[in-house]
Amino acid sequence: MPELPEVETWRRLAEREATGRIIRGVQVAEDRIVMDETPPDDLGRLLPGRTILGTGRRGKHMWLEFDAPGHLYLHFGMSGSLTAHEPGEGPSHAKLALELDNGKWLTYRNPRRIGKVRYYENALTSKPIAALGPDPLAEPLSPDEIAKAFAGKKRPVKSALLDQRLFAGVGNWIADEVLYQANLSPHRACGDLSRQEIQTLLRTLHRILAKAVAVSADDAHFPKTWLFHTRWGKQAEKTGRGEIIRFETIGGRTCAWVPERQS
DNA sequence: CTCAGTGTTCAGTG
DNA sequence: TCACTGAACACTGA
Repeated sequence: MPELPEVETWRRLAEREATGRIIRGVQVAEDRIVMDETPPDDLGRLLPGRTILGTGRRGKHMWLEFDAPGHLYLHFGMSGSLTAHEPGEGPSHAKLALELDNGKWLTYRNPRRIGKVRYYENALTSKPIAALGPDPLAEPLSPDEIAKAFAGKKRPVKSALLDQRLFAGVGNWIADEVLYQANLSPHRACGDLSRQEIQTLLRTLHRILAKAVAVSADDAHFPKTWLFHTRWGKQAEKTGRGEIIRFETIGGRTCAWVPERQS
């Protein structure tokens, strides 16, 4: 379930392991998610010899920058991940593996194959990233902007939180976690939120993202009070505080929330 | 065997 | 034009 914190953690991994390194070799899987408009031979031909100079991320999308124009764009979909490893120790379902000049490898894997790897001249102006709103971790969202976007809107706030044009990087569990910690019902219409509630929403969002990134998106280290730990599985579970969790479909996605607490 | 879940895009409806 | 819904994508695992 890669959302913003996981992708930021992988970006930092790439930053740490790969910047300053020269790509010696490339292994590309015969798979649509690494091909489509970019035939696999292109990545195999374009990348070797390049030096990785930096990394970038916006929402759930990340990319590598080189000593020449062009970016390697990575999207993880629902089951992708990035790992650094020694030769011969690569993960299963590898789709793209980069051999670095220190002998280590950086490998993108994606067992469920919903995701995307592409070579773009400029990732920032590519179709997927150009469509995104601001990244709520990189630049805390302005209450003015959100209030303007919410004004007059009847859509439930849960659905708005998943809108990547407004909150790039927020996924299903983070949206539920934010509403739980901000004591807001997922059904509330955006246009009905008070100024104060919008402030609380944005502060809570930023706090959750910052905490998740601070523990490298390792859920074992999320605070015990988070809804995250008890939200999985459709049985009528209770939170760590003993509150009843309700499961409903809102905006086409399963929403976990606590009616006695969120209004 | 069935079906939910995970993120994004696209077709369809109102 | 906008707002929203639902399907499709591929696969795992309950």
